[in-house]
Amino acid sequence: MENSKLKEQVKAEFTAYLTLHKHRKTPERYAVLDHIYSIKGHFDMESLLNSMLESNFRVSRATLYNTMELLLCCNLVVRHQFGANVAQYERAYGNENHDHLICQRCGKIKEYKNNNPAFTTSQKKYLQRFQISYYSMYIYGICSKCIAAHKTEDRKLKKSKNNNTQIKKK
Amino acid sequence: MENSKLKEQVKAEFTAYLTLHKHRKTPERYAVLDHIYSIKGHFDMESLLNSMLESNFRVSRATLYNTMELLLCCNLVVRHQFGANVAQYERAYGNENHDHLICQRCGKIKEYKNNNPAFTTSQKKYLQRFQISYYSMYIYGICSKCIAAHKTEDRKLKKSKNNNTQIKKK
DNA sequence: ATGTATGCAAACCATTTGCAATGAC
DNA sequence: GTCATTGCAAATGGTTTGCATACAT
Repeated sequence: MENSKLKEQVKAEFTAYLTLHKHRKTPERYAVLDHIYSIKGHFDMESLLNSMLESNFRVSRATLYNTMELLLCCNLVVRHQFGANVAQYERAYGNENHDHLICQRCGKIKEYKNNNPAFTTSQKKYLQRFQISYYSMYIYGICSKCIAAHKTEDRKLKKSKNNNTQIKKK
Repeated sequence: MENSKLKEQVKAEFTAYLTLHKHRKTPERYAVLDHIYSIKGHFDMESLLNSMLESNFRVSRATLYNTMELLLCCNLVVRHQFGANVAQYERAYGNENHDHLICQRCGKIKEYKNNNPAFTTSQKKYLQRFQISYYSMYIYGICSKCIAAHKTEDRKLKKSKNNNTQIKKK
């Protein structure tokens, strides 16, 4: 697959980071990186662990968290916390920055490739003293499916309201 | 203070929500709302609880979480999860949407009032089937202070490469 | 040879949950 | 009088930590 080229690049990037910071280049670390770059979308620790175990690479949770910390530091991975309890991760290298549409009702997350320049000139000016490594845009709302479902529900509610006891609004 | 007018508005908003959804209008719920709208910036559950206890209003954590859920639902409060473990909250009504600059080194969060229109026309077109209630823009990077500190540190590092203790967690 | 990284299991701690008592309706 | 809501305490579960062992350098 042509994914292998990307994997080579991130591996080189990771190696550079490890060398610079005098961290050891363990097989576990490279295996974690490789697995992450085999995943396209979001993932959490549990699924990453399972995916690695399934392909017969044994890692501990501790190592996974440890490695993830390093990958976050060198911006090869990005962490999200969409409302829920578990952190979601996502590979960051060669991954166009995109917004996230998060449905507050069903919790589904849709990616939205925003083609606009990330920051306007005036923003850049303001931000020049802040060294940006990446940004995350989370757009919360109700997805079209849930809007439809909600309308149906409302209709039912109105019916039952009319049939049953009702609270008079002054 | 002229904050009281705002408080009246959100109280009315909350009442409407509670009525619509047939939830009870308990003193606890209104007290929580009132306290939240006395806080200007971000806060977490612990500090909110303490603040309430200090002003002699006893609430349980359970009620706090419960009420917060309602306030999130009716968009009177927004929840953030900036990297860390604890969720941060922020009042949402009458609060201009702003971006968050999050320093990956010191963890400090700076608000950045973005004066640009939230969405371009092309974005709006794409998003028209998604009912936006609010959005959060998180910009991660290194703040100017930390950049300076880092430079100094680097200089020291070059002099004596003994400094291995980097970011030790408490 | 040295000390970092791993794996395991226990600890941590914000959040959630179960249940009896309370109080809004 | 009902039953949603509260408060308390215990449970949950993702993440972190301590420590003995393994292994990168």
